[in-house]
Amino acid sequence: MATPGTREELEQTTHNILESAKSHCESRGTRLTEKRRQVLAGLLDSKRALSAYELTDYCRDELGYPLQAMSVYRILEFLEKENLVHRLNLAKKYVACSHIVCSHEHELPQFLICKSCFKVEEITIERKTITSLNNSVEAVGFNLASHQLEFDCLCVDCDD
Amino acid sequence: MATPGTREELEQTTHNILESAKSHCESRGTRLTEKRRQVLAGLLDSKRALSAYELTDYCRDELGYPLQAMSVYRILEFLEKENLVHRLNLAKKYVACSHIVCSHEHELPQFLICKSCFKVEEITIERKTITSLNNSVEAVGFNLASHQLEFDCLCVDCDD
DNA sequence: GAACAGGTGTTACGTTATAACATTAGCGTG
DNA sequence: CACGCTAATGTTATAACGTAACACCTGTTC
Repeated sequence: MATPGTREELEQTTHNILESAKSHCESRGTRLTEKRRQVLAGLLDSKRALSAYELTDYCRDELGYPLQAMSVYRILEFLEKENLVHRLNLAKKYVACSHIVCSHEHELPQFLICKSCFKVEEITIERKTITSLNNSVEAVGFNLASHQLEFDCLCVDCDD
Repeated sequence: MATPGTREELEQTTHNILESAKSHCESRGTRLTEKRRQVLAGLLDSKRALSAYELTDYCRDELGYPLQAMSVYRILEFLEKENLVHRLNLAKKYVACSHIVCSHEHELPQFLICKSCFKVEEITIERKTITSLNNSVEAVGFNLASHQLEFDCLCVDCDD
């Protein structure tokens, strides 16, 4: 995947994603209001997983868009329902879905979360691995509540 | 595995585990003090995953052993270092290790946590599944920080 | 414009966890 | 035994994350 280099390309990319998000909501009969758009923009912009409070600060300090934490929580809840944002339970942080611009149905996401710098990689695990895992789980009378698995990791930059 | 039936058998079992825990600490040059013993007993007794505050209440109400939450946190931290207790990040709860009485080296534990009743099953996943997972993770430049994986589940009783 | 639903503002509170510093208990050494 | 060291615990405050409850506003529909 080509990584955007210049500031202009980056903004263009964020802008495109936000447009995709808007269409996505319209097609579902929901509204990507200006506040929701700004929260999503904050997450995209920061390129990290942020806690709700960090995101509140980010919107205020970097986007000049003040919001209260309560609102941010509500908006994140909305964005998560729309599959535009994922909530990472392990890290207690939120991250923009990395497939907003794709139109196809997504595989269920798995997340690698660097517990040091909170960089997040969204991966897809081999189906047979998931199946094997499922078998182990069902063997003891449990069922996976979510196939969105999260793994505490260290990324190459932080793994000294 | 035989499940103890009567109250006497259960207490005997808990007692045995506590004795094992005591020897375990002695062999490592650490001390299973009375307070630490009571906290571990509380976790064993409750047979569920408990939050630090729930455990505080449990010790006070069920064991008649009042402790402050701060102490419980410190004691849990100690017990976790001793591998007598596992901290479940997803559930934000703590559970007694189910292998305290075993003398052998343990496989790394994986946890199935019922997100409804917080019953916990400690399982071992096939090595090749873990290996396959590791490969997916390393392919994108991450390393698993812990092989203690946790999975949000529903147990048979709660999965209606 | 009345009624309704969705969205937002505001305040308060609940839960989980840690920081910081004081005090006490256990243990080895002279 | 007295001293001194470290581990363990007591105590208070506060940080961080998250939700409840209710008021108000805004856009849409009839």
